[in-house]
Amino acid sequence: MQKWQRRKDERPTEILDAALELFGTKGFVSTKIDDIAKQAGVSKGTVYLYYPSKETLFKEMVYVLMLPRIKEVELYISNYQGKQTELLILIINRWWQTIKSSGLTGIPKLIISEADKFPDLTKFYVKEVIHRIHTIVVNVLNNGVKQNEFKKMNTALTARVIMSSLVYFSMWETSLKKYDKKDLKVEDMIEQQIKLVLDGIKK
Amino acid sequence: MQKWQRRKDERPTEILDAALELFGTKGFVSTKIDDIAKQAGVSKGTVYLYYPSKETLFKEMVYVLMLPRIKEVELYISNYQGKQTELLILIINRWWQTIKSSGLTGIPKLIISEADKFPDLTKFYVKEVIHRIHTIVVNVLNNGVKQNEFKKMNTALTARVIMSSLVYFSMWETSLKKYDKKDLKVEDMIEQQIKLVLDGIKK
Amino acid sequence: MQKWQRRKDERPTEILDAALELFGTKGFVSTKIDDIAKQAGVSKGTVYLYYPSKETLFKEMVYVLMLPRIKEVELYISNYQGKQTELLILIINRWWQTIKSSGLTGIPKLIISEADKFPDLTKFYVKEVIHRIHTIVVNVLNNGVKQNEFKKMNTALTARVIMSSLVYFSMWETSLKKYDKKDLKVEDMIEQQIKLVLDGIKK
Amino acid sequence: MQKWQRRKDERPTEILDAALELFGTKGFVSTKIDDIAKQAGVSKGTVYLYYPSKETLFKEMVYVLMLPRIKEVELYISNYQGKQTELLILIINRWWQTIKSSGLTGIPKLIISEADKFPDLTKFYVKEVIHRIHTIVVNVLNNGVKQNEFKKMNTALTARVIMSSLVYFSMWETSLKKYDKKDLKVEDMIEQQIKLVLDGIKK
DNA sequence: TATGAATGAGATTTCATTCAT
DNA sequence: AATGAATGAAATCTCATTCAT
Repeated sequence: MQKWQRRKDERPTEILDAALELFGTKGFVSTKIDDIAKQAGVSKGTVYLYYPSKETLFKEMVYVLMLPRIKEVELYISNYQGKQTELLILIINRWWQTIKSSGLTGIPKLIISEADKFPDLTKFYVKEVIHRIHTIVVNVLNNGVKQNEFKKMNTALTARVIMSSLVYFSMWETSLKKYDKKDLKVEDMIEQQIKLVLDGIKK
Repeated sequence: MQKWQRRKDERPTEILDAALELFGTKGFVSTKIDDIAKQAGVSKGTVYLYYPSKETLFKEMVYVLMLPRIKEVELYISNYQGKQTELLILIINRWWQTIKSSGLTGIPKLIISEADKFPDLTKFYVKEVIHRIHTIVVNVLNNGVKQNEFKKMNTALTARVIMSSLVYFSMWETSLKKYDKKDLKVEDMIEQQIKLVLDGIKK
Repeated sequence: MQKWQRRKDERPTEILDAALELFGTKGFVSTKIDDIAKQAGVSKGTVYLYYPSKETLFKEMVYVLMLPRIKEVELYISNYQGKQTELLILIINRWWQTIKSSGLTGIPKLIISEADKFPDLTKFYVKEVIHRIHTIVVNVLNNGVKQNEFKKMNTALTARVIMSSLVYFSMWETSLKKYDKKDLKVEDMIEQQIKLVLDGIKK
Repeated sequence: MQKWQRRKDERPTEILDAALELFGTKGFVSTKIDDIAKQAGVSKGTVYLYYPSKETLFKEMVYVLMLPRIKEVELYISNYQGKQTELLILIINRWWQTIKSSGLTGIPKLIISEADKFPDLTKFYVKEVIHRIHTIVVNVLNNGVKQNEFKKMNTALTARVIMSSLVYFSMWETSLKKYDKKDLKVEDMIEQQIKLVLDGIKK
């Protein structure tokens, strides 16, 4: 019966995943390194072997897990040919699926909660996550206006409004859902939002 | 006697106000009882004279400060006579003004951040804040449909979508604004959202 | 039966004394804050109430305890009238008595051991302790030469040599005595050193 | 087989040298096994292959490195024919050169700092280093008295006084020099001390 | 024999809460 | 009623030592 195994390569990801789950539900301060270690199946010391401090671990978690997701979505839509209306629907749905399936629904809540404790991280998030998605949406809206699918509008503000609901839904899913109406589904709210928005902007 | 009833003295309110300011900006764990005491101009011991624990203080703060705001809005619209379109605009704007002017923009972030640490509080918030506003909005939408101002729609989901943006904007204001584009204004985003929504639901 | 007493004024000195005893025997790293607290009859938290960190406590201990002793000796000899030979004997004996009676024999060892960990403190010690005593001794030697009591000599180096033995004796007393010949006495070694030195420098 | 005997391999010596350098500058607790391993060009595990614990390594270091130095000096003077005055000068200078050139100036500081943590080691040091040098010096002094070079005196105490300065100088070199007057040199202080002592004891 | 990943006991520090004054 | 000194539980982080590879 071995006391432990040598798993140099797998450890970082395992620890990051454990961190995501716990930070995501309990927040930065309430999550204890011991909990993360237990969740990852290692000892406290091992966490420190890979990440020099709790703060570093937190930041790395966001950096390492968010960026690939953004790129995924960017890639997914980059070759799109067709109506912007369809594309907008695609983007919104795709975003939610990506975030949900990779367990990242807790991240927006974390960033909002800990913004002032991690200014660098928040700047990163605003620039590399929020602004990049924003750009994607603005482009779609602009193209739609050009191609006569959408009315003229302030596309920057419209993009913000569209995204605001999506982000809220992901926070609601993580924090409030269990205290709210059990049968409410993010997917339904998203569908309704798409309808509303398209009705509002379509020509 | 409900526990969120005001006491006669001035002290409790002063402490609550201090708590609102500090919890609202730094979150529950990072706010120290000592900070609140200093901010309220009293000593640490005095805080404990009025609130038996930090958790209680936190809960009371939400109870005592949120309820009157809801009632304010409910009262404000109760005697309304006129178009539902106008009323919807009024409600949305009024809500933001009320929250902003009473320094409560930080509350949604707090609730979302600390939901699992304060299940009772979250239940209270969902029931007495979210659902009550939701009801208000749903009524307006239903009346609008009845009076032929609005299209037929799933008013419950639509109300959720409308509110989601509003709540997100208040979190953005508290946490992300300073790391985001400086010239973005919540008021403009709200205005754009109203336009979008009305374009989407108007007949 | 009281759990504790309020002793705001006495605490700092009590903690400093406990720190002196423990740091002096076990060194900086091996002395635990818990030990100091126990020795001072308070809890760990109380130590932190008065000194914000272990390092600060250590530095304060040296600052607060050494300076008055230097001043004591300076004062003691300032009004001296008479032979420099006698004065030199007085100074040497007085220094040892002062250091011994105030429990400060451990300080030189501490400074030597921890010099690189506390550069500021070491600079302070070199400047305000070593150099001040050095100046005192050099003055006496110079006066002695002037008054024809002593031979011409390099008084700066001679002062260093005289002091070196004294400092070593105090380290020997703290660290080695108990492992060395039990009947050896610092006082005897000092006496012998005075004889030797005076024989060496007297005309 | 005494435990401080050299092993045949090169490794133990390399580790010991690394230990000497690091313990000598940073002290026992602040020196990490990892640092020693890195300095010796091996891995942490390898250190434990040769020395069962940090404490053992520390002790062995002193045992293995000090003894040959003492023997060197003993040998050096054993065949001496001539004036004891010259011999005393020789011994003092030789001691300093030996210690300095083999990087052992840090040892006295270490012994003094860690005495109570390593009672065995301290006893060894007192017996096999201090007392042996002491004996050498006392013999020279006794011979000098016999041969009418020196006055009658308490040779035991005089030897202590002579050595005390030397030991202090080596601690000063290791710890305080860089915080003290930059142009002071141990060699000059030793020269002055020799002068002083000889003037004091010569007939 | 050699490595360095993994462990866990133990240290410093923080701070909600208590309680002497 | 008010204060703030005192407490001690709990959290982060370190590192000597072990042991799988």
